[in-house]
Amino acid sequence: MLSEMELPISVQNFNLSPQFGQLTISAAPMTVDMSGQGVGIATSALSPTYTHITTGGGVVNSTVSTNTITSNVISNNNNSLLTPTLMDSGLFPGVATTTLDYTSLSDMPDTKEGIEELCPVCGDKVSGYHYGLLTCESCKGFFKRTVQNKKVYTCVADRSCQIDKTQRKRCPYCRFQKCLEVGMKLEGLVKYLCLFSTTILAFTLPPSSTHTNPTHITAIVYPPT
DNA sequence: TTTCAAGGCCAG
DNA sequence: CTGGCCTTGAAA
Repeated sequence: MLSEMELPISVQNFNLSPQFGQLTISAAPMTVDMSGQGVGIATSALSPTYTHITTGGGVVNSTVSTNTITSNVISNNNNSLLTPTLMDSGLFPGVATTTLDYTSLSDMPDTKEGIEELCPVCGDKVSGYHYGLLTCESCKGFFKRTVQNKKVYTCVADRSCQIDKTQRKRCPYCRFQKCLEVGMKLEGLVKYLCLFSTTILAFTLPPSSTHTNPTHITAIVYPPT
């Protein structure tokens, strides 16, 4: 199982441009300074897919799904710091595939939201990024009212009401719970996963922003076991 | 000037 | 209280 610690890092030269219904990444490469732990360069370091260039020059394409990171080794320079898992897979060198369990990251919201057109809370049509992810106008307003007015709801059933477009009004308690479950946040941040050598970084950045100057953030670091 | 997310407004 | 539409302000 992975352990975790917090590490302040600096992110630079990164541009995420969320369009309606899709995500466009540009202005790569992104530079991440791991404060003395070495510098890695990553392109398109956005979940659910990203390309990682190891400190040694190897290239790894990775895909993130709900509970796994699947990495494909595209190329390898002599001293690439590829993960032992990849090395041990028996498929290396060449195109190798491995799966890395990161169950401890399961609280990360499903990053496929970025390319869905349906509100992850109620399934209605999305109207844009609200509080960190693509949601519909009504759930945006509902989340806003709840937080701003410090509303406290109670569920008259067993706190497991189905939330969809037609029933979302029925139980504000379960609706707000679902808002939190899918990752709505006041700060409006987007979750990222990035694999550096054998270390996973999990961090957040504001959506729709370009970081041309170093932006200091705090990443959760999942070092190799 | 354009883009766009947060907050405001208000009829239903 | 809801949700569609509008205004605002920050970033590029």
